[in-house]
Amino acid sequence: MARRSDHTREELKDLILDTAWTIVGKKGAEGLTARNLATQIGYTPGTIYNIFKSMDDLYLQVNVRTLDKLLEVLNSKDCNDPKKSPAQNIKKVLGLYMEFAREYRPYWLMMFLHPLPEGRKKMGWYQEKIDRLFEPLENLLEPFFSGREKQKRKMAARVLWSSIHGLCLLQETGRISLVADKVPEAEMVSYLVDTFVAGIKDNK
Amino acid sequence: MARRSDHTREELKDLILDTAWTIVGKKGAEGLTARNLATQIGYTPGTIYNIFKSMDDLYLQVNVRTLDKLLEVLNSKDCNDPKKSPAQNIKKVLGLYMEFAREYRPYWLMMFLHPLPEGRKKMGWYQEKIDRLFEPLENLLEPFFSGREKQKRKMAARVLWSSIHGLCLLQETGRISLVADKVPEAEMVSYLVDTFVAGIKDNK
DNA sequence: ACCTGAACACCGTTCAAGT
DNA sequence: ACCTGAACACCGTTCAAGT
Repeated sequence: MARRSDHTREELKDLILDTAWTIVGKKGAEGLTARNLATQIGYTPGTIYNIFKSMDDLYLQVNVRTLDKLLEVLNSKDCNDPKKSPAQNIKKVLGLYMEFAREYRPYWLMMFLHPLPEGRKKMGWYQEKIDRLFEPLENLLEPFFSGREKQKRKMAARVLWSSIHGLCLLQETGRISLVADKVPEAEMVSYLVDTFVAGIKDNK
Repeated sequence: MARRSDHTREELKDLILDTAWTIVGKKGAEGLTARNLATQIGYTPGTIYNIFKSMDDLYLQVNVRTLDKLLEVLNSKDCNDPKKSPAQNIKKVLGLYMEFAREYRPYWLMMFLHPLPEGRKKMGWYQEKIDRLFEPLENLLEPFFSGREKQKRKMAARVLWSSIHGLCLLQETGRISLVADKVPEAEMVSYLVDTFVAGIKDNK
């Protein structure tokens, strides 16, 4: 029918993405449907498909926004305070990660729990972005590894990061009464980091 | 209409659950819908609601089956070989866990990724079952903690278990190129356990 | 008492038809 | 060229009506 030029293509894209962001924040990833979104911006579902290939494509764009925010947080604060011990600095950066997961819970859960589109193998740029999550940790682990052990250091960063991620995920999904014994989450992170860091020195 | 007595209520429940199990195995949790299931057993969607409160209720029953299988696996094999080191025994039991996640991937993913019904807080028996996942690990950590440190030992078990869980989840969802550097998964588990165990001794 | 089938309120996605 | 609205093929869930 009409050929409304209320918005340019670019404006429309921003409008959709911004509205999608708001919806996820309020109702979680489940609330983000084509019809719901279309109604809110005063268009019909078809319009969304004019701008995005599919809803999966839109989900991905929301995830990119989340990922960018997370990377920004991890890089903004200086987590390499030379006055503090490596373990303390590591706790700081992992603490930022957990804080982000809590503060942006629906976005963070969407990023890690919502099914990805099939063609994800091809999106090298997305994988690269995710890989950058490990960088702060890799840097903080530098004192523990020699120049020749770069691969090992990378692995250590990934293992430690995954560990915190596991704690975080079980926490935020409320799936397991991890804190059943009234052990606060922070204490578990602290214990993990201390144990891990102590182990790195020993386990060479 | 009819009042088919092809099956008793009990038979019907088993039939539905068995068929649901098969569907999840073939098509994952997403393939398990009321209509799909009803068609396969030759009934209408309404029948399922006669036996189960909701689809969420059915999902939960499938998860219970998965959980029981997992607990069985973890308890069947003897993972407390006194001839081996604690670290080796711990690797064995965590290896069993990862193996299970791979072998029963769609069921395992369903258990940890699929949204739970709201009233999950009330299901104490389900939480208790999940808590039993930690027991083998708690036992294997016994040599490292005094009798007075039972709480700490429990925490250590949960932290270590969550760590492996995190590795496992990132692996099975293919979300992160954890093994980008061609580090095999087993090596990462091995590294985590060795580092953690070495750290426990040190970090007292 | 039990099961059904239709109905309700939703999905993602496509595309002929209008401007 | 662009956007729409209807259509298609799905969802979970409910419930009056039939046997």
